[in-house]
Amino acid sequence: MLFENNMPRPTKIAEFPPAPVEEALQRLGRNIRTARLRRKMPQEALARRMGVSRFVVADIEKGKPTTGVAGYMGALWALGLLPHMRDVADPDRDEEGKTLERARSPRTARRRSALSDEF
Amino acid sequence: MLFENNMPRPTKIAEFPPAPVEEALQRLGRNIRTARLRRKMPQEALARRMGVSRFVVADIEKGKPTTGVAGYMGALWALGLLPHMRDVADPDRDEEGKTLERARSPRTARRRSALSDEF
DNA sequence: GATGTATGTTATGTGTAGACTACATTTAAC
DNA sequence: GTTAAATGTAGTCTACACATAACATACATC
Repeated sequence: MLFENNMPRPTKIAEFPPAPVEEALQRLGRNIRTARLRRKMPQEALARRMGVSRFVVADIEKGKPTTGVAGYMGALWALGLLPHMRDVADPDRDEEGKTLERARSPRTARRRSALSDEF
Repeated sequence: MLFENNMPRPTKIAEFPPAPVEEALQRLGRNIRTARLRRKMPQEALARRMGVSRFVVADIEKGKPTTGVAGYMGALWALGLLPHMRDVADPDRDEEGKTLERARSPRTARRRSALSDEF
């Protein structure tokens, strides 16, 4: 199970997520589980509302990175917690982005010189 | 492309997400795109930081429901917006859940009678 | 402690997510 | 207007996400 330089398929970020991403997913999963338990709702009931199998719910609560977003969002929705997503990456809250933005809002990210890959 | 009663594979929630979920994903995708453009970062540069192809970034910005969470979280991380996820489904913010929770916090969602699927 | 519900685990099958290539189109910079 | 970069679109291919089933374990309720 080695992934050479031609990078066949299993997304790097899903295979080896950066620590902050991994933590964020695990916390989100725990929070969803807490919300479900508070509502005295078995995994299977939540799964049925979402239209998935109970195993997907189990994966979500573990914070599995390769699971589809729809699962996570669906769980939030079924628990009435979807409104919490409104603020995520909200342009008004992106202070750094607001600072970086000069005058207009271009529709592509064109730069002047060659593409700089520097980190 | 018909899915009969034995429900072969393509998750219902990913195929036909409830309107609120679809909207939330599209808004999230737009927000990510706005943040990226503000940073004058091409899709390909963001993709490289995340360790995915540029097509995944494109899908994310469109709010594609079947894309893995890792992609979305990775994009937020690469843009410095991951902290926004901290509050999502936070138990402290789950007022409904706090109300429903009686005394202790059981580790399973056991109910007294048979499983009631009532909404 | 007994008992059945809830959840975890394992195994198998199948559609598709995501990588890649190539070309088309849009758009910012000049 | 030109031009090159950025993004969109289309098609192919492979590994895995998710469904299902069966069994094992954990834990509320009594």
